[in-house]
Amino acid sequence: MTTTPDHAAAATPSATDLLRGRGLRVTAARTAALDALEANPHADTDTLVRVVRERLGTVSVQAVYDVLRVLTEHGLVHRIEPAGHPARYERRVGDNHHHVVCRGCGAVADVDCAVGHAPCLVPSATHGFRIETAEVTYWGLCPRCAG
Amino acid sequence: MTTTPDHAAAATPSATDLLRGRGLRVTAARTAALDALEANPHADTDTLVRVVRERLGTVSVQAVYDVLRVLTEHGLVHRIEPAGHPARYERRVGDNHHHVVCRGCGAVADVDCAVGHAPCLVPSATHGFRIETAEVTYWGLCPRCAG
DNA sequence: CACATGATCTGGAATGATTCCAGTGATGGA
DNA sequence: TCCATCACTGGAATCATTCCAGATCATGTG
Repeated sequence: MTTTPDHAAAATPSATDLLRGRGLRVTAARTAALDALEANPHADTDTLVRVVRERLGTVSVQAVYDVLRVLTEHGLVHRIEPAGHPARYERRVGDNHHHVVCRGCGAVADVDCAVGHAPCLVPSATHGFRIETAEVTYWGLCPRCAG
Repeated sequence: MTTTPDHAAAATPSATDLLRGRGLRVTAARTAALDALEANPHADTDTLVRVVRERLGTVSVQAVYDVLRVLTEHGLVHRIEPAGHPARYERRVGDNHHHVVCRGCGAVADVDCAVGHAPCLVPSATHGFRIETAEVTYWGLCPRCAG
């Protein structure tokens, strides 16, 4: 039987399918940004502009900002903003994972929650706040910066 | 016996004593900023400039930025930077506590680590990073914004 | 208590990330 | 295929923050 590659591999849907699945228009900038992010996890806007331009030739900075905003709003990418660093984006969404940021070079790596089912997400006193999410950022030194 | 108030109440040292204790020069801007922060926990720079000016009359914005940088570097205040908000400062330092930020109005409140001795600070895989600190930010709605 | 020294404050300009805006161009349903 | 709408372009503006050079002040010494 001749199943299309798209149907055969449902594990990693194409950028086009992801966009269609959310009812978003499929544009060159969007698919290129999603692919660039697949290849460069935790990339910042500047990096993504460069990578997208390598593929598409010419893309405005604002287009990339707009694409990332739309993708973030629709849950296709996740935005993190380490203190003192420009925003970074990743395609790993939906699961509760955290990040470690290098104080030296700003490198970011994923960190899964240590203990079973996210006990750190249950604070003691909430001061009447209705808590929705918890975000953990580890700070340290990456292997290279640690020497 | 005639002990001075300073010696009697070691619980909350004056701004002057805090500065002297770190070998820092005692200036009007610094004591005013420390006092302003005592009265306004989690205040941002803008707010602190206003409060300091109410007491001192005229202070440059840059002086406040400089004061806050020096105080932060010497561990007298703690700086937090919630994503999408300007930096905020607090005098509660040295203990491992976290923050909840309101998605509506940006209000910040302190949150003590829920479970015993900070298990959330022990990540599972560190990717070779040498982890120094962990920072937890809860996001939700404050009582007012939750309606 | 006056002085010298070096840190601190002032005012102004610059930076970097991000957003806003008006106009042109592309996408996808009719 | 045609059109309404949404997306992209280019330029300017915003916001928080930092940089710079010069004037001022805090502090240890004589």
